[in-house]
Amino acid sequence: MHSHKRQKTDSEAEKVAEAAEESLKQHPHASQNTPMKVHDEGEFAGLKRHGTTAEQAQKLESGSTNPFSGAKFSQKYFDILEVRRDLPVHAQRDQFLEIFHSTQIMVFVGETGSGKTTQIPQFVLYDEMPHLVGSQVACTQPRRVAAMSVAKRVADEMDVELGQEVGYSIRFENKTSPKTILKYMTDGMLLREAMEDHDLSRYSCIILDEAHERTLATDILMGLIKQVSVRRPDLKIIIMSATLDAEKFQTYFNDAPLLAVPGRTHPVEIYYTPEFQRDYLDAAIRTVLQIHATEDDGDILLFLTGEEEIEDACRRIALEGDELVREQNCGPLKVYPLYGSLPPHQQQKIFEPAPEKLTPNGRAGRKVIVSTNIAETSLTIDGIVYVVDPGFSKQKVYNPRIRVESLLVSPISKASAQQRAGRAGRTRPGKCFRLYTEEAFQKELVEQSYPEILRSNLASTVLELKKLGIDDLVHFDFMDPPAPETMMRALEELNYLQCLSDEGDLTALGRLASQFPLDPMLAVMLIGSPAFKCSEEILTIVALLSVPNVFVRPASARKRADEAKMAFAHPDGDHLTLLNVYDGFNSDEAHSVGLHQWCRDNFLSYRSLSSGQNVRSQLRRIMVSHDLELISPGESRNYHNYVRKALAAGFFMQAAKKRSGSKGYITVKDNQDVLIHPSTVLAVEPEWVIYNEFVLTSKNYIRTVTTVNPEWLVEFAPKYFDLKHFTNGDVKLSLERVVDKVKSDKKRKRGVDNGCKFYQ
DNA sequence: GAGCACTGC
Repeated sequence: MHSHKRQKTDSEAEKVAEAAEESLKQHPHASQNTPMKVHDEGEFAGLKRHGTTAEQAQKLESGSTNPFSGAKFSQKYFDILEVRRDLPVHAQRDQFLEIFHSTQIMVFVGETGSGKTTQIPQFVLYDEMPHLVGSQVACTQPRRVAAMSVAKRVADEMDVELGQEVGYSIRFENKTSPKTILKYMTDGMLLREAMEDHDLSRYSCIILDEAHERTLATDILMGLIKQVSVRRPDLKIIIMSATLDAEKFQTYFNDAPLLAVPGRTHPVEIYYTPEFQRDYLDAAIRTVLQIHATEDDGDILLFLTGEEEIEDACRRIALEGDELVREQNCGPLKVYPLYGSLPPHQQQKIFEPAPEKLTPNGRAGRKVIVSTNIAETSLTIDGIVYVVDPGFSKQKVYNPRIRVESLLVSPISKASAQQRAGRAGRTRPGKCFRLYTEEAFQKELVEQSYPEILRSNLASTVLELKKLGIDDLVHFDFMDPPAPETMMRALEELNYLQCLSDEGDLTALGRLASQFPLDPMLAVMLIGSPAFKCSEEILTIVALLSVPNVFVRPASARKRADEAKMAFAHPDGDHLTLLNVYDGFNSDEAHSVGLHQWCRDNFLSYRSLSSGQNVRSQLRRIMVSHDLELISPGESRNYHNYVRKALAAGFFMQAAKKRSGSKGYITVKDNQDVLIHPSTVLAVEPEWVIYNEFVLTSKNYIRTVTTVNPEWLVEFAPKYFDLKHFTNGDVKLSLERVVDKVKSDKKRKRGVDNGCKFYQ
């Protein structure tokens, strides 16, 4: 077994991040709390802010001097400018400016290939001239990679260095400077900023891009910005979306005007099956093989729901593809899986060209990519001509009654189906084979998937909203208001965590918890951990609980992977096992073997562990900045008890008791029958455990569990364990005994204490 | 004796 070691020195990533933060402190943005400076208008002399024309802007763009940086434009700039002027949005620049001038909020609809994400912010810059008034323009994206890559592209287009006039800001990286006037950022990042600056005062224009994706962060931002727009009439707002529900955005933003620009994609022919397909996986495989046997060249993209299904399909397609090559003289077929947890070098393989034909006169080779939804939005693959869409994906659902989020294979929406089909028309006209009937498409698929806010536990959202200064959550103007029960559950949970008072006001603890990019339960546990002398250990555990699973279990080596895991096992449970893994990852041994190799040897995910390391250092910095003590019981033989107590203090709402007589556990308060997930390292079933998550799959499981003493639960969360509110049963009975024992222990202790005093 | 769709701070 691996022994527990003290935390190593700060990682390299941490040092870099610290340096970045330090430099930000020294160079706060010019617009922050400083009086407006008089700027040299330079090339912009004579132009009226919020009164420019496309012609004026284009004249500046075609000039010799970059009006924002003052530098001479490069040849490369003019080359790109030519391409830009060919984009569909370009033709409507005047129209855009007219609307932009006449209104505070507008909705902009642009399909893929319209150029909206790169061009609209630049149109805004030439009209806003933010550098002259010391403001910034923000453009939000749902994903980090998008924010980074678009910023890079636009910096090139504007002929400036990335991070200067054009930059980006994402969780672990702030690539902006005092010069920055256009900032691409994740929507979550803008939300963080709003928590400190409720009026978003440094921005003169905010562009919410990809609003149709309706991420939790976008939805909250829309509600917030709608409020801010009243307080700040000078703030311009653009909501950008793909076509589908533009009207909904318009209505929500007080009938904001709309501008729509066509996209530039190739036509995609849609085929439906004549009848319902009982086995979509089988139908999908047959369709792929049939395309390969009968259709012209061009790669195939097949959408399935998850890793196991995808790996299975890949095996079967490859096998039967070989048969087609042998028996029907088909071209060679190469099959690639694609899903999020695939290591990056494997993900990269999908960009390899299709296989060469086997003989000079043979038929062309073909590439098949079998992917989850990741290929629907996050990743685009050029060269796809055929899309096979069975019409399903895994979607998160939330059951507020038992406070469980789970993944369910469900039919996709019409919008998703359209997006999937569009993937076939990126390079040339394509075909999309839908494995459902046209009638099913029309009648059974919903228009849009439910926005995330209707499918999530809202504990952390509610905390964020409170921190944003929104007191009246019941009347907060959500675009789609969450179910009252979900809201109640979140408020209740935050109250038990003492983040909200009984009146629903943010407490000091709540304010502190909101500083951490964590689920409130984890944040509270972290904040409480110095009291148990183990904040260093809890930091590690919390970090690893908030990244994807660190344990890898390939189908081909399950037994060896399980054995490797057991080498890290701690007898008290899975949380302490995570601690051992992290210490192993930071050990001299791992460094001498090489971290990648060490992870492979131990069936661990390098990606998860290093991102855990990043998260840990970010959390650690937040701890330091709020004077939360960093402390460790060190090599003490008892360290695990400190950690277990800290875990109990944070996870008291997720406790379960072994059922007397029968197998399995029963959750406290919710009274759910559950089993400990087989992935646990626990060899025996302890009486009481706390668990990290409740997963609903083939059975009800609790996953990542650690043994605790019930006395701790009652002691640390007396309000939650007020037995008056418990339903009669096994759990209540044993808790009553626990409460009695705690009481009598206290009495005895007091007696002894008094006795001592008496005799002294 | 199982399965982590995807994203974000």
